[in-house]
Amino acid sequence: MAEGYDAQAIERKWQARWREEGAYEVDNDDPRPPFYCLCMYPYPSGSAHQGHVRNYTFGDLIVRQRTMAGHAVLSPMGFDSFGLPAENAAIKTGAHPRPFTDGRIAQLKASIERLGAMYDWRREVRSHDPEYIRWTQWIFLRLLEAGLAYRDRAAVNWCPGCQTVLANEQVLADGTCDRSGDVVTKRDLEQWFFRITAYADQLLDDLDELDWPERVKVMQRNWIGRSEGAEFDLPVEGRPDLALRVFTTRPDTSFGMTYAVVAPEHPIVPELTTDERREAVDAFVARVRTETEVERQSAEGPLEKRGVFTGAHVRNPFNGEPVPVYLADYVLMGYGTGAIMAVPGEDQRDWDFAKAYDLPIIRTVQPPEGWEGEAYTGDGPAVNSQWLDGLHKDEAVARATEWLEEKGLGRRTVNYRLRDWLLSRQRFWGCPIPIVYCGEHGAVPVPEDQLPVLAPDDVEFRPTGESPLKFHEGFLASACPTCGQPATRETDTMDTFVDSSWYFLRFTDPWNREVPFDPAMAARWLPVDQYIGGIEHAILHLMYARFFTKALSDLGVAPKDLREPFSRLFTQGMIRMGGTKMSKSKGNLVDPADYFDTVGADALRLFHLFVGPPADDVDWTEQTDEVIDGCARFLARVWRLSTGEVPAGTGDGGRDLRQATHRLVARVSDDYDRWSYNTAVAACMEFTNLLYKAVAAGAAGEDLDFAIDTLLSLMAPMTPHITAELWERRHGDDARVHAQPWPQADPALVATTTETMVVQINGKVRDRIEVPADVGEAEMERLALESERVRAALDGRTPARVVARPPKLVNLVVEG
RNA sequence: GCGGGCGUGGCGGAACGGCAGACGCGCCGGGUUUAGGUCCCGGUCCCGAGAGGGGUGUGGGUUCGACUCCCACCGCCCGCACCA
Repeated sequence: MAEGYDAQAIERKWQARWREEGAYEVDNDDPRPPFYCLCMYPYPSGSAHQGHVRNYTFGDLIVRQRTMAGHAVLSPMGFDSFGLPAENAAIKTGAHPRPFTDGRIAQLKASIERLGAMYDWRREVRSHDPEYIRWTQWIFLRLLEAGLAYRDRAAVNWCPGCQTVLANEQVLADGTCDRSGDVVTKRDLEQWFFRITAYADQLLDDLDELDWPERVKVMQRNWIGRSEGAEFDLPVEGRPDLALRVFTTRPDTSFGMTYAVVAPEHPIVPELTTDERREAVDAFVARVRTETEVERQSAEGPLEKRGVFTGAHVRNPFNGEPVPVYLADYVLMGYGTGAIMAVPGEDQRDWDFAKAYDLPIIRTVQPPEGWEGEAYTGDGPAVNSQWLDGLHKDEAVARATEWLEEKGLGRRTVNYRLRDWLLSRQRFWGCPIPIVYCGEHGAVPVPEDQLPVLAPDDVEFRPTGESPLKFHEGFLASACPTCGQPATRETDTMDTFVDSSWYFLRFTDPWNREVPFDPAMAARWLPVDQYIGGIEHAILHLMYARFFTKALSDLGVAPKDLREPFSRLFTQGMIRMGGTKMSKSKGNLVDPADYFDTVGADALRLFHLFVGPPADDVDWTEQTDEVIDGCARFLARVWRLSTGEVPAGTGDGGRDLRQATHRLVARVSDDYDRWSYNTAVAACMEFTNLLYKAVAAGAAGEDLDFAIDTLLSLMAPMTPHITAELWERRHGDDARVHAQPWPQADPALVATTTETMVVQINGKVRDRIEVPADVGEAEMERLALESERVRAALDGRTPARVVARPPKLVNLVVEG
């Protein structure tokens, strides 16, 4: 009698063996067809949590299954190791973030290993490694050369208490600093940007070809926010030298313009403002400047206080009428031209503002019957619009735009919501921006042979949150690469999204010391065949990585034809507890180690696969531990079956085993392809139940062995340890289930010789009859009409129509 | 407000226009066991003794046939939100 299933011992044994054997290390010249499977590299926050377990269980399943199916699978792992939590810990303790981070990485790696998820650790990258920093900086300099990185003034979040700039994420919902509680204000500072807007159209258009979840694509489309419209000038009354340029998506409504609005920050404001209005305008502008972003964007507060008349008038070029110019905080300097023509009849914000300021409202699109009291933004015939009258929206827009272009007054334009990527962070624990500032030559790139620029170790963290780089003389003092005169280093570091925008490329060639990666190696593996991660990265990370890939491709750093990094994306559901996301900050983590130490990693993996569709959120409830126990129970059943501990009865039970086995292969393979892991697990459970009955009925020998071996092969990607152990026990010390070829279903055996034909009358099931699989329609009808139950239900009536769908269903349609 | 998604037993879920509720959790019963646990077997949508009838958020439609497709409504979740 073999001993029982000891998950602890087995998992330890196989994890050690896989490590020794270098399992899942893959070389770039591997002759098998390549497959790149990647899980989003984690921020090292300590031990793995259930979100990691879920992510890496899916990834490992694919890695192992594709390997069995004959692919050379690239399965790398690394760490997104720069970031704020390590710096905050440093500020608290005074210790350097590096040992803190390295410790966290060691913890996370250890728990990933206990999950049994396999990676080619030779390829590991860490954002904070000097070699990785070198190439991140090198890429920054290439983008700078190409004009895709630039420096500009930008309004940033400023905390007066901390005397530092904050990232948007550090500003709480009430507009205060998450550290000091001070009210955050806006400040103009010189910052570095990436020109992602240069790729707006490509980023939008190329989404169509990606095999990504529709909702992620929609989010990206909305984020890019392309809108087509027209720009034109409104001449300022009494100022022949001055015109106000506006952008609109509805040039067809121009005859309804009853005023114009300019953003308070617009440079034209001082010029426009008349002397008698200057005091009021200045007061308004000053107030808006001190307002927080949150205040300004909230729709609260009386509209009367949110705008001011400038005293100026502009002329509507469509009808020559003068209209007043206002400032209002609902018009943003950062979008379009920072000025609009206001058409209250067809825009609700303009309507509300017009009501508050008692401005006229002229409808230029005929609203439906009974429409009143608000703007009408739908389609309808143009009215009050001279030569546009009667035209519907699309045609009127086109005609109005043509008119503007013919008269040389304006042009068709496209605007984007997407802004350039502000990458400067006033932080220590990030990749330094490789720039020095010279009094004579300004911002000068650090020469390539001086990379990487590394932050010093002997730094003092201040409780104010300011970067210690700003006070480190040894770091600050430099020489201008152009003239050799004393110069000062840039103390800002890069947004950590820069690091994660190219790590998947580095994985293909992590040993390269000449360039970030050899384009030929990248071409071999990329695009990533399967990328897996959380929905929270739907916009920023995935957009930035796409931008980097396109830009690096255009610069010749990445392969020319590599236009997208991730051809297939899967976003897993969140783990929730009590209705909120399970997370460290909420303190509702359920530690995977508790399960590694008890039921084992295989049972926990199986739970994550079985609990529901991978894309759905998982609710961690009181029932969850019982379900996990059920998964462990199932594995113990497989153990007993495979080690011959199920007592055999007598009789003939092995009759259909071979056929059932082939059907299982077809079903599980299909489920794997469709990401339907919960049903793949169910199929294996069902099959195991069947085998128990077969054994009890006397099944033995070749067909049973084939059934069990096939089950183990199919489960090997899901529960690698127990299947490896059982395979070794059944086939000898050198036998490896994960080296087996992926089982193939024999179509002849999957097909059945008989089927259960369902007989319906008017769509209701009346009988089930066993028929040959190749039964014809006429035969089906004959068999159906012969059935006792059908005759009883028909009660003498004759079907008016017979719908036969061989071989599974026949529907008899009777009147009445 | 705009966009996307989802509503199926006590619970997680299954069903690619054709047998609603696979598989599992829980619960009920039986067997093994000194006992408990483990393990094995059976049952478990509702009404009905049964034959049968009803049932996938609500209402309508398409179809021989709808959980599935279409329309309207109700409810929940997610994303964006003064973007002109």
